[in-house]
Amino acid sequence: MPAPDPDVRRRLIEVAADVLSEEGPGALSARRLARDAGTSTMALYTHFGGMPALVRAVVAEGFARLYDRVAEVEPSADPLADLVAAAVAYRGYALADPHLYLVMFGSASLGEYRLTETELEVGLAAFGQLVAVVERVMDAGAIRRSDPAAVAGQFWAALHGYVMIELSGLSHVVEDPEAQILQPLLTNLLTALGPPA
Amino acid sequence: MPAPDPDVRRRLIEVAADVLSEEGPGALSARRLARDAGTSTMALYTHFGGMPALVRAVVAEGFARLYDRVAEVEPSADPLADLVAAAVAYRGYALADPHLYLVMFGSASLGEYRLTETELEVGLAAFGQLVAVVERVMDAGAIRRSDPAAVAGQFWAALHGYVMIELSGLSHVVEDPEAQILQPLLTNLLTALGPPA
DNA sequence: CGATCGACCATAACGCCGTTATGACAGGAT
DNA sequence: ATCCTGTCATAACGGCGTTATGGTCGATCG
Repeated sequence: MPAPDPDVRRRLIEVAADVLSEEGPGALSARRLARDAGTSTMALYTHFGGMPALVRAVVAEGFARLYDRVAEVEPSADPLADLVAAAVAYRGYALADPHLYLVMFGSASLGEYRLTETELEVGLAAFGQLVAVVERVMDAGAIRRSDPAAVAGQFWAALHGYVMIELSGLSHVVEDPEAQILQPLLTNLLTALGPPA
Repeated sequence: MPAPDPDVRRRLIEVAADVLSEEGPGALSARRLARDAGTSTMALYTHFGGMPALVRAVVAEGFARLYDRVAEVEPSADPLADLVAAAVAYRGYALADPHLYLVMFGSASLGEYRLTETELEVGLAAFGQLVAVVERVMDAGAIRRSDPAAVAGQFWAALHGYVMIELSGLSHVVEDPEAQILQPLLTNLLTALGPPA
């Protein structure tokens, strides 16, 4: 084989993530990626099989980055503070790379649909972190014990929903969305989930 | 003018919404729409100016339909029940036309970005309904009095976030997402927002 | 009432796109 | 030394959004 260049696959994913971040999904094209990665469009087909598959790989990469970003918050003595910190990190990631974030959740709409098993796995790994944090909060007694996945799902839905609305520019229904919507939303959730008294 | 056919604009929007609903965004193309609407691609440019503008019109149409759908829930004697009914109607709309719903919120990612003033207005009109319901719930004393827009924003974020996760297929982290995530999420929000007791 | 004008849209072309066919080329296996 | 196989470059195909051009009418006005 001709120097199989095992990095070509990796390079294509990273170039795609960069182009997506900086110029948006409209700039994603096979020819552009091949040029920027210093190869030809055929490499894209030998390594991925087509453009949609590459986008899926980029989505998986995005979830991996989200995972890393959220994993950066070190567990402290106060699990509840950790939960809030994780939420802040999550929002920070989405705002830092909105195009990628939107494609991650909109790929169901963009490509053809439905995440494959592989992407679901990566996404679920990221979600698993949240479940773990929730479990620790329960262990600490800051919220009542119940199905951690269900509780984590509620937090995720609230967080994701807020972030999407903020990214869409629709959050300007209020002056300070973060203070008037996100913060009370999480606080209210924590209050209702809190110990009986 | 040659029978200005004032319906061409309307027909293009409706055909686009239909194609989007039934075959997804990948099937949206100027040539396809022109063919289905019984005209040529030029009509698209005289009426909209280009493909992105047409997509924006479809997004506005989607928000209008969402508005109508949610407006169908008649105010009853129990505003709190009305709020829940509105949430059910909202989810129903999103699940009934997932492609359109995803484009509505993902158009920031699809086209080039940012909703224009016009779409924001339509979106905000839909949001206004929710604010009104929240105000009536406050009047009834079922939740504490505070900024209705901020409270409505929290509900919207929670609802939208849940719906997005459900549409992405990511909600299968639990067996029955609606019962384990959406329902408790709204209930918890209502509980925390409820009167001091 | 007929000439004129201008909005509407059909046709055809341009440069892009994703994708495919084809083939050159470079090792590993034989 | 031979073939075989995975890798990638070149070039082509159909379809895309968009634009240029021109024909065709309804409205307007002398």
